[in-house]
Amino acid sequence: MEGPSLVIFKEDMAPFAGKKVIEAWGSIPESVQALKKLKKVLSWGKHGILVFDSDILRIHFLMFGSYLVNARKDREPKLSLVFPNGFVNFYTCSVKAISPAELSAYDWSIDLMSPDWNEKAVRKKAAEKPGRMVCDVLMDQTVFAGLGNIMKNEILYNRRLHPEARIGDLSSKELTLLVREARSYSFAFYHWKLAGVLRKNWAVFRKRICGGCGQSVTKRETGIGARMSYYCSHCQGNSPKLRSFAEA
DNA sequence: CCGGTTGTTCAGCG
DNA sequence: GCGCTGAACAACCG
Repeated sequence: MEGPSLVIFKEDMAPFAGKKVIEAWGSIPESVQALKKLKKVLSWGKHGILVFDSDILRIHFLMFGSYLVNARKDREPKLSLVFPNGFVNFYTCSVKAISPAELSAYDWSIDLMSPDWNEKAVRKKAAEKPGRMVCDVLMDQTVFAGLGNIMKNEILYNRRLHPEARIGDLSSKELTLLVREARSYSFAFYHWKLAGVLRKNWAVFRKRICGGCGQSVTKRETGIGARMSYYCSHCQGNSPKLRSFAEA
């Protein structure tokens, strides 16, 4: 689950903010004292943050995680919270207790969906990694918090960049536009997901044919992270420095 | 129906 | 301590 989906999660949880917890069961960390009241719900990157009176839970949905509000699946939830006005079930996620110090250490300037996101701060962090491939830096949660593999591929396509280009190969302008695209694509992803039209807006991700030029999409693992990249070697990787990648 | 995968952490090694 | 690799976890979709 990528950053924009966590904002939708936060919004789905809004009816329970400020509500008393009637019942809590499942995988509750040992350090948790009492989940009395859910004070507020935050999202940062791919983290869902539930702030209670004296405890804070960090939810990470990883690849297969999900949640249901006022509904349940056939299997046991990892965590279940019951409020006076409804309930929420969490499945296949990581539930971790964090301290107030850990909460205050979150850097909102790199959270792609945050009002406090800061283009210059992110650009600077990215520029500090000139030898890294763009596919790896985009997925680096300490630079682009909330950016996942779908977004990586679509952002690279939109900027017409080869996944294996190095940050240092980009012009100053190209790097700025990449950072800016990460931000704007996050919001596009959010709106498309809410509208149920995310999949049909993919240009290359899990596509056989490039949505732009109609030529075949290349599918291979790239970078140190070795996550799957989908790219069009016709539309992407045509700048002189990057041509060698396209031909490799 | 089977295989890939919207992700992270940790053990083990050199 | 570092970089890197592979394993482990997990459930849904096409």
